[in-house]
Amino acid sequence: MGKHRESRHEESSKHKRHKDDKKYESRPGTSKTSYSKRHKRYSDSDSSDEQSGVEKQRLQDLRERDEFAERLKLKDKEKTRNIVTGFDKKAYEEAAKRLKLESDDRNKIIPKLRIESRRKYLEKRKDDKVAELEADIIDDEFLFQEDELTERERKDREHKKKLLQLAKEHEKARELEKVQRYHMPHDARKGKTEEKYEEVDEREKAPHYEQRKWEEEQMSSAVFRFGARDAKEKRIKDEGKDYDLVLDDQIEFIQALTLPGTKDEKDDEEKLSETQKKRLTLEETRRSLPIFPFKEDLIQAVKDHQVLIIDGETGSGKTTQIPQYLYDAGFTKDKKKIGCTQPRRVAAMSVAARVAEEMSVKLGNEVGYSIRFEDCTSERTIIKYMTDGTLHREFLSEPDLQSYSVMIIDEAHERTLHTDILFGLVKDIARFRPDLKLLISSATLDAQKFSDFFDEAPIFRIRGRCFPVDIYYTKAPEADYIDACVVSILQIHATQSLGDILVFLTGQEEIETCQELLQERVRRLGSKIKELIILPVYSNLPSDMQAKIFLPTPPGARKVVLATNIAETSLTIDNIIYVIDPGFCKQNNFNSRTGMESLIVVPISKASANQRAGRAGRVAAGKCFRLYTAWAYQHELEENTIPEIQRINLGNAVLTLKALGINDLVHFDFLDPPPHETLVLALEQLYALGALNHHGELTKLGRRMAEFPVDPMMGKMLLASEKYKCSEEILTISAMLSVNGAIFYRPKDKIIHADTARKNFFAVGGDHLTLMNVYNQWAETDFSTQWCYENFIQHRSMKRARDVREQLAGLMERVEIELVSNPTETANIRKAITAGYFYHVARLSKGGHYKTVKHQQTVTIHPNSSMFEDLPRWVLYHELVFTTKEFMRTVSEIESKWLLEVAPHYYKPRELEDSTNKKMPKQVGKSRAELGDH
DNA sequence: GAGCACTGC
Repeated sequence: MGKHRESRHEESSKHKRHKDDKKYESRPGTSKTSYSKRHKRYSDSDSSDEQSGVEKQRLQDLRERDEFAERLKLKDKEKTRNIVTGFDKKAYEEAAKRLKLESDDRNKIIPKLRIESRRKYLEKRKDDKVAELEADIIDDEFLFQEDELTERERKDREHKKKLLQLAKEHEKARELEKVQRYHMPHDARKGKTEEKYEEVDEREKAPHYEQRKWEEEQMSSAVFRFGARDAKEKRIKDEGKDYDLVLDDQIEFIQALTLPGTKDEKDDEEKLSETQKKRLTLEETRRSLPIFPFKEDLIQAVKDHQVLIIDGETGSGKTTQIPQYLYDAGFTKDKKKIGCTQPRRVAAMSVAARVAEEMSVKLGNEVGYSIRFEDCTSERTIIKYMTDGTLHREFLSEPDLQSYSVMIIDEAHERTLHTDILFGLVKDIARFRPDLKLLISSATLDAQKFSDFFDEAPIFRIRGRCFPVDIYYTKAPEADYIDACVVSILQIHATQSLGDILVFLTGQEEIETCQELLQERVRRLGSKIKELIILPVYSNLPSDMQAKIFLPTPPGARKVVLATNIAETSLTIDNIIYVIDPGFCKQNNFNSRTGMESLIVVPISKASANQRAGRAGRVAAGKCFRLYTAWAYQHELEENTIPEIQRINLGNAVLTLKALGINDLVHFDFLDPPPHETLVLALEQLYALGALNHHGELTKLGRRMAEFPVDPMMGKMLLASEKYKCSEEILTISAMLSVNGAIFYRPKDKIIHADTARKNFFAVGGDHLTLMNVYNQWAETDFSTQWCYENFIQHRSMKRARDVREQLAGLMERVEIELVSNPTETANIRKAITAGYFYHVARLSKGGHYKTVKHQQTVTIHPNSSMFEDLPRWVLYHELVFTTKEFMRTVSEIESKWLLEVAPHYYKPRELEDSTNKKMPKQVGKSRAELGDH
């Protein structure tokens, strides 16, 4: 590994950082002369070995790199000029025309498709319902003897049986006639949607409108189901009797403390006003926010200090109000923007929409947002919301944030990788841009830490709005927390007043198990308890099923949401009064020594536990049941979750920082520095990939790689596709890899179907080509949703892959690579993959298991791989994940000689010799090419 | 023969 010649940050460590402002001149992009300056320095310092060919090459490469960077800047500039001179008007009109054409086209096809899909759906629903009814009757008869039943229950059973009989007769008649009967011709809702469709609807022009609409339909049919179930509940009410429920295995909870809220139950007037909020004028609502009284103080504080830490609790209104206050105070007068970063896309979008409404401007004009795949800003934008990752990438084209007067980093306590890196970058910039104001907004616990990091910046406190939550702990530790969850849910359901329950579990499997257990118990209890609606939610769940958790709970019933961490921050469910917290979550960890990721269940932190508890106090006073003891909370939980930057592979982050001219990463000013080995590994890999030269400087190749928002290995693969004339294919594979793990949907009850469907896509050569196959087939059906359903493919992931592909295609053009397609040249495609991932290679050893070439580590092909039964001698894997074993996920077969071709500096022929060749059984370890199957 | 939390560019 080369030494870092240029150590910009060497002397600017925490203690003496104000002293050497001159150094910032050397950063590329900060001034027009910076590139030549850097060059001069290189030639001066290296004059001794300047004559050598290697050195000449290096300088040549650096020159080309900077020329490339200049071209990029020029391109960016031209883009902005076009907007200003109004050239965009023509483009806009053309785009509008295209959009109209497209929608005209769709107008013809879509209604038909919609009817068809609705018909199929209803048919399937009918079948499901009949099966459900049948099962219900069987269960009922199994569980309860005839003489144990009340009059009403007996009638209920008879009614069900009759229904089933009718349904079956109907079906028989239909089969006999061999004709399709009508399908709900008078469905009121359908008529309405069709009517709605004919209207000129602005939303229709938005991308993916069709999907959303389809999902809406799915949702509304779900409402009906709730309505039907509700009938049982009503009967109980009418008869005015209920059962006293005695659970056999109760858990004993003790209340330990109350998470104080700023509101209490008596605040009824306020609660009322919440429901009437819509009727209030926007101005009145703004005035009612807790932040409002602090407006003047806040503006003054921003004027007085360059960096301000905002300690604002949830519900204080900080995210929407602060930018507006600063706008009122004239911080945008010199045509500079106020920026505000969010960790999530939806947040950036919805907050921007809200602020645009409050300021009565059109979204995208004065107020806009910018997220990946969607830039909703214009040259008029002065308040810009964006995701932290977007700002991170904006640094590449504007390293000094010249167009901003204020930058707000919101939700800083979440400590995402991007915010963590932003801290270092903005702190750096603030030193040579005294006019730039920084606001870091964070939760209470971390405020002091941020203040320390930003040179004792003052903390500005704003109280939020939330209700108190009572915290309960178990008296003794629970052995099986899933079972404990089920018992607690029933306990709450039987003994506590109405209000929905939120349960935090670790993953899909756990949620499904819990759901089954719970359903079983509820069924056994029958009408002895009120209706309990059980809903799962995790990110891989199809969005129409996710949407169900937001439907209002029918009166008299209770909703219980079984969720992963997704409900901790990413989505908020209304009316949650009870939270059950077993105290675990799945966490990703990267081991830089082995290059292996692991995804294992770990105890949560105290901060996380409190965040979860807080979810119970959003609409009224709530209760949180922790399935661990108070002692465990005090002594066994960490204070905070380990920040992401210390847990994940930093390949892409390091490359971006290098491209920003930050050469000495070891001394970069991190709030919490990542492990040294992680940085070293990232640098080593970048060097092996050719992104850095032996001096540790960014090469032209590295500069081009940095343009892609992907891991360095994938970036290299994309660039290598130029040489192997398969850029289109590599684009597809890259896009599919970027959404990996979420393409094949495997519901527990249809695993066999799902697996057969998956196996139909298997391609010779391995999983990479299989992924390409999936995408291409989907593209051939014109990106059909129905096709995805039939093949157990996650439509959402595919749409995402399409977006990613589009973006990467644009970037290919940007880095001056032509798009060409050679789909049948599968060897070339795999060579291009190898050019990026030669680091990730394993070979079959004598014992019939794989060893990584780099670390001689024993690894296994993941059973979901198409290569699982093939066992080729040489394989390339996309990632190494430890779950129950060390698994290679997404595996393709390669030939060892390719390694010498694509990475001669990294592999020596001797390493790749197959000493084990002759001892191997005939079929095992023979590559397909050698078997003549190529 | 396993079983991938959650974001984001």
